[in-house]
Amino acid sequence: MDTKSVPSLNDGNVKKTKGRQKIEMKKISNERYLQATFSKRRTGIFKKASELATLCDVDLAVIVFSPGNRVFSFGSPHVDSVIQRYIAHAPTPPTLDLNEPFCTMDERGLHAHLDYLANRFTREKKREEDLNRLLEVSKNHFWWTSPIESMNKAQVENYKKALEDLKTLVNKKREKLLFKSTVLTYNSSTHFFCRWKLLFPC
Amino acid sequence: MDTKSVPSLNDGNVKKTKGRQKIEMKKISNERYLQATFSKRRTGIFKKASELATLCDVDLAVIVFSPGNRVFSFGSPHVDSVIQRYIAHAPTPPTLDLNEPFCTMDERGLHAHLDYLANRFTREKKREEDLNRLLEVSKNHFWWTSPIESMNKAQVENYKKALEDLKTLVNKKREKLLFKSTVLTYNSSTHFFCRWKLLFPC
DNA sequence: GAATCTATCTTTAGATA
DNA sequence: ATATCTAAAGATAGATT
Repeated sequence: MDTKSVPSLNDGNVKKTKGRQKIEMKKISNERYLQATFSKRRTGIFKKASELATLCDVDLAVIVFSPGNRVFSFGSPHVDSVIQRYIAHAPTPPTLDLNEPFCTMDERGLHAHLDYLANRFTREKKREEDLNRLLEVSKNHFWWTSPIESMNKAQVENYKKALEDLKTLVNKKREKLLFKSTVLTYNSSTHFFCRWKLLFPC
Repeated sequence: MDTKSVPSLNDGNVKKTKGRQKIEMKKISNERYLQATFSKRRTGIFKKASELATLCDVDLAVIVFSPGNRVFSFGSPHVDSVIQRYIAHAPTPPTLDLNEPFCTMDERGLHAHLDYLANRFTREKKREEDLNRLLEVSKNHFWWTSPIESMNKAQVENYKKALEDLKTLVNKKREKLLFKSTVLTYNSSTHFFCRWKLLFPC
């Protein structure tokens, strides 16, 4: 008789359990479960978003595309107003003049290149967030679960200190880098914009 | 006698309980709790969003403005591509012809935004690299040493060496990064223009 | 596909340091 | 602000309809 059980959400293993099981964080392979999970979790996120907006009286928007390419969104007060605000959001405007030299560039090539770069930018941002999470997890995991039997007290202290030194070092480097790159960035931004403006005067 | 307890999250009632209590769905009046709740729940939503994107392999974006008017966002693959896609689904989709001229915007605001984006990118790029290394180190440490026992002396030595190597790497990276920031600026500029154009087609 | 059930896992309010 | 802790509230995987 066919006693094949329904495969678990994440793989094809036979499981026979009651209630929720811990799941792996990877794409759900089973199409049917993927659909169900998407629906449930989408609802969950919208509810959470709604609660956050209510409790804290803040503006927010959530946009989700389904596996079937349908779009679902939630916005407080409205998705569009939040998007507008997101786009317009610009802190502390610096001033500068636009007397820059003229420069031409092939439009199509420009767009292609820019698209490529923009893509990279956002990918890397996402990756950063992922890494943050991973780091958090592995860090927590290490500190909280690893028993320190075979390591003596001095070794533990050294290890801790090494980590803290590293943190400090990286922070310092970052500050320096940020300062210098701000100058460079600023100049090249200006330059780029001037060229752009000359290419596409409205 | 003053037995006033800490007010509950939602009102000024006296409550003395342990653990989570059911809360009313209305704006939190206590400023301090509002801030804490916002922070916790924002994190929660981003995590949920991240999980949904991973489990179901879908695109999504979450944009949240804090009570202090700061903006937080999460997007998969990134916020802006999702916004573009969302706009493309809108009742009155804007023209996507790249040969059209761009709208002009207040110069000051434009520059501010360019500057902001460029800076953000540079920062995040740097941070990503740092995190990559940190992750590498902690991953190597955690995963490759026995999860049950802790580091032995040789492992500690290796770890310290890894840290020193990282130090060197960071130093070497500096010049390269400074150079790179020019290109990255280019990237960020585009990023902005693309978004602007989609929302305000001429 | 959506709805319901429930055991179990996850989030988080309230407290504290 | 920042982090951690804990227990109750809440979300949801798996099963079923």
